[in-house]
Amino acid sequence: MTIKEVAEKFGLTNDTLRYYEKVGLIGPVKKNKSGIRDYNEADLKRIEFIKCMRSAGLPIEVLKKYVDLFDEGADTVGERRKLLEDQRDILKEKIDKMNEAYDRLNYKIKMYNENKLEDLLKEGKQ
Amino acid sequence: MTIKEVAEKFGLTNDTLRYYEKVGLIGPVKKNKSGIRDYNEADLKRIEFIKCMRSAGLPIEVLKKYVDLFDEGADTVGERRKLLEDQRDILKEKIDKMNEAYDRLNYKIKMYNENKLEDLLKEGKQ
DNA sequence: ATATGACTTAGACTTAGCTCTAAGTCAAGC
DNA sequence: GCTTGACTTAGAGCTAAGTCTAAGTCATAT
Repeated sequence: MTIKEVAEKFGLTNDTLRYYEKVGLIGPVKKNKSGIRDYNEADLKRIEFIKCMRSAGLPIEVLKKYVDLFDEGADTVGERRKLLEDQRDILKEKIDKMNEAYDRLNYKIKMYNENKLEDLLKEGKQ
Repeated sequence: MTIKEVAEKFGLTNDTLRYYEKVGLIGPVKKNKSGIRDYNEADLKRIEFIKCMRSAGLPIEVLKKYVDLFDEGADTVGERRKLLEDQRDILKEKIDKMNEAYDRLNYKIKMYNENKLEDLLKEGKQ
């Protein structure tokens, strides 16, 4: 699979894919005799995982650490689990904060819809 | 209330508070005769709101637009509601993505805890 | 055989959101 | 009256994560 196809498949850009490879998040991807990347199944799975985690805001540095530990083998299982647990906890906190803001936005929108404009003046409400 | 007290109250830095003021997100905050900021109740409510929205990832530019519309008065009510709805929808999408990543992290952690290490090799699983 | 268009590289540039620095003012304590 | 420490300013610097540029290679269509 070419870089263009992969980029389209996952909604990334060619640049981003090469960037991820450069920083060691994926690959190194096999290249044909004229130096053109040909992504295989394992590459695609890794990219899909990375994309999911990146879109949730996990830092590249952390993801790199994880894939590095993975490559180091079974000895790093404990450290990997710890890393995942830490990231999960951080993510949970972020989700909570976002839900709070979400509720608050909805409250405000409700006030607009009900024309309760006085309530909006108290910016701190709810 | 001094900048230091406000910063501590909300878990921000003095720099961030001055930065928010500089870009027009808050204030301008009243200053005493020797030029030192003294935050009032309205300032605090605004800061609390901004902090909540910022911690959910709403861009400063968007928040500035909102507070500017607010200051322009009742004519902008429709535009304000639209802005809030747009941001709510964007936020909803982000929350969904984060929940997806959250579930996936938990699945992986579960595999680690149950020592089902083969499953981890399929990075794309679930 | 030459032009086109997709790929390659290294490295410079961009953006958002702070964060830090330098130089200065001022009130309070010694 | 001098020092200390908290504040002030303008503006430079930083970090993360891309994004873009320039120069080059290569396979294919004309």
